[in-house]
Amino acid sequence: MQNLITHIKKHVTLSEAETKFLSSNIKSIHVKKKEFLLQEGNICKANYFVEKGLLRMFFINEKGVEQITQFALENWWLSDYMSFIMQTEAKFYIQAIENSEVLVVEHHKQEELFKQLPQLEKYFRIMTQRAYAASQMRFKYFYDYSKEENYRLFVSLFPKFVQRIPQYMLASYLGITPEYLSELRKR
Amino acid sequence: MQNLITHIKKHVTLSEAETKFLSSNIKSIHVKKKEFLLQEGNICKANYFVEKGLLRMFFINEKGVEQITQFALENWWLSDYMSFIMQTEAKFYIQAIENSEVLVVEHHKQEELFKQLPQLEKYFRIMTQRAYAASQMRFKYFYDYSKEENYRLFVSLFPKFVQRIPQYMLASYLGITPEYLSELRKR
DNA sequence: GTTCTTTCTTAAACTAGCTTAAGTTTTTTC
DNA sequence: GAAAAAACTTAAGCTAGTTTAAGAAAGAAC
Repeated sequence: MQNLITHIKKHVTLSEAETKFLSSNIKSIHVKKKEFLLQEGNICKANYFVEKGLLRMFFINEKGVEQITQFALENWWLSDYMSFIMQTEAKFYIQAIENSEVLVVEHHKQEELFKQLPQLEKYFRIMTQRAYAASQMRFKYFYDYSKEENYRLFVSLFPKFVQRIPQYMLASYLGITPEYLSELRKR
Repeated sequence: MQNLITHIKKHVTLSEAETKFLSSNIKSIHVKKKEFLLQEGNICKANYFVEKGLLRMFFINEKGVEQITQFALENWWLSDYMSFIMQTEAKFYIQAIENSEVLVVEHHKQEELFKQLPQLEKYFRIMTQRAYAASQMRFKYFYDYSKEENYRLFVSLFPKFVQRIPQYMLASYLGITPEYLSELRKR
């Protein structure tokens, strides 16, 4: 839980007692590689924080193929937000790519946390704003660059991350076929 | 300003005095069709709320063509969030498509507002979560559907909105050429 | 250390969506 | 209400990225 506490304290203040209260309302779990935190059709009950490891979010498209829309590394929050905030059926799967340690903030406990620790409103406002800002930029890249350019951009921005995932997952995230990715690498 | 007040009161409580304080920290402006609220390279100084009218956000791509990434209708917030929260150079333009009435929450005043009216943290957390949730779904559509399917989906979801904008703007938003959109309509 | 499974590569045929270019229709301006 | 500007259409040729299919390499499991 230490990563999260440190992360929160960068943005708002938390007393010892408050930290304890927070900790007691957040579960920490180990998720094995390939294990699911969420499956399509279920209701997304929690917001997940990656303490250690790597998660992916994907859906199964019309052709039955997995389409990855997001990864989550250490210190990132991940959730199917539409399902989480509306408590409706999820459209996505969330699965561990590596054995991971994940913090689980359940929906009903989050409400309680906001009541007791109002400064968390600010923390989550800032986190969501950042995520949203990142997503605006990601749309820009989607529109602006060809698949090939997007691939080269991704590799140059996150060279270490590329080592950590199989190529077919990168292809899926970039919205191209593994065959085409293979061709791009050859060039 | 009434639309915004009503909108906020759906999510948090505001006393008379608080409403007054809020109003005094938010500017209301008229923006004429084609007028800019933000241009690329400037720092995005405000978060904009559409009381009436229609805005678009776009950037100029490598080929010199305008690429629309978002529209904002009545009761929507719009901003280049990366520029707004980091106070760095904007990558986008924000421009009025129709004569509009827009509320302007400036960056430095927002800080003050959060201090005086902490319940606004909650309001903006909820708004940003919604925007982010919508953007996760939009990525899904981007990955899942062909351009043609995306066009048909958009028309079926927002038939009235389609009437309100020129076709070339819809084409731009969908990431296709106006020529191709014209072909799709014919089918 | 052999077998099974998962991941990656190569290459040829194919298609969704783009480019170019010219013409038509609609909207704006004076 | 005529002229200019902006928006839309049509069609032919083109290209980025897909599909299909088969084989090679690497990792995991026993």
